[in-house]
Amino acid sequence: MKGNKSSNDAKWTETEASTWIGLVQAQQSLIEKVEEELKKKGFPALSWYDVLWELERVENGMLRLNDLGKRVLLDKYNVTRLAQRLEEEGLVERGQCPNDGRGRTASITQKGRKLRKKMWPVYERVVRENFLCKFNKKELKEFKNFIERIQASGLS
Amino acid sequence: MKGNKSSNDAKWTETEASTWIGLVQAQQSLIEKVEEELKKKGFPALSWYDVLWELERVENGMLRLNDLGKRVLLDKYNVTRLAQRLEEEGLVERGQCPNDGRGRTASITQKGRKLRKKMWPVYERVVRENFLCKFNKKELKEFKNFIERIQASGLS
DNA sequence: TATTAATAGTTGCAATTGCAACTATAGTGG
DNA sequence: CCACTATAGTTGCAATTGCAACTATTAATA
Repeated sequence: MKGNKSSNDAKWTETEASTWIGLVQAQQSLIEKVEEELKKKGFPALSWYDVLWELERVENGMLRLNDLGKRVLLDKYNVTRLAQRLEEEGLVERGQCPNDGRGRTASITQKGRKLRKKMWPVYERVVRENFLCKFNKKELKEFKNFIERIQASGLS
Repeated sequence: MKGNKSSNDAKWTETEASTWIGLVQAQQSLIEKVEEELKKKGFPALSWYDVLWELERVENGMLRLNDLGKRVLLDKYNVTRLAQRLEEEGLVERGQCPNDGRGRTASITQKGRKLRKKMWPVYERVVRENFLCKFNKKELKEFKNFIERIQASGLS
């Protein structure tokens, strides 16, 4: 069975390789910069921000852990624990889901809202200066279009 | 000092927000898919692959830990430990750096090369099917161009 | 060259993450 | 209503990561 399908060493073009690597590294280093800046200013990690933001976005500042997890791309066990930590800091309150006996809810507190608000300028600044500012409106739309193509197959 | 600069709540446009979020989520879910697929096939994590690949790329399959770390975007303590684990599995050998008494080297073994080669098709397939295949040549170049703009400010 | 500063790497400890097993509740078909 | 399956969430344990302190060596400089 020698000389079978060459599925074994599919080569990438230079452009393919560097685009993929570039995508990974660019995003990674952007996130790193955000984290670094947040820490430098004494704020908690980005994942905390994400959760607070998702909660603040929704109607009554409350979500089921399950839904929350989907929005922030976290596995359920991580949601459980992140919510615990946030509650310990008084940024979030957990409760029972009214309809569903299994469900737990997390709702953002005043303190949580305040913190998120203070974190935002730091976050926003890093992303603007290292990413958004590199594109004009038209380009940003093109970029968005590209991104959306990737996501299309990425929805769970 | 009320009514000061509105640096506090810089708003993003819809496009800005969804492009940024999209970028983060798209990349994250791509990586996740790769990891998932690797694990499903019984392979080690992507970070192992990255290290093996960087070693295989270079002339004599050997790099200083320091250089290696820069290439795979890992902090030094993580490089140390990843190299240890790889050595324990016989995928890498560590040695002394000839010129510099402080330096340690890592070099890929035959076993390491073999493993990387086996991992590649899995990795390549996920990236092709979920990312590369969404773009034709011209588009990919545009995408690459966009990415490079972000990286421009991102080199340490 | 003695002193000091910088670089490379390692390690202990704490925080985070991932996996797998577990509890509790909901939904479904008989 | 009962058995069975699926879903939501939690938890113990192991692996990984991050931080900070530490050693060893090199580079810089007075």
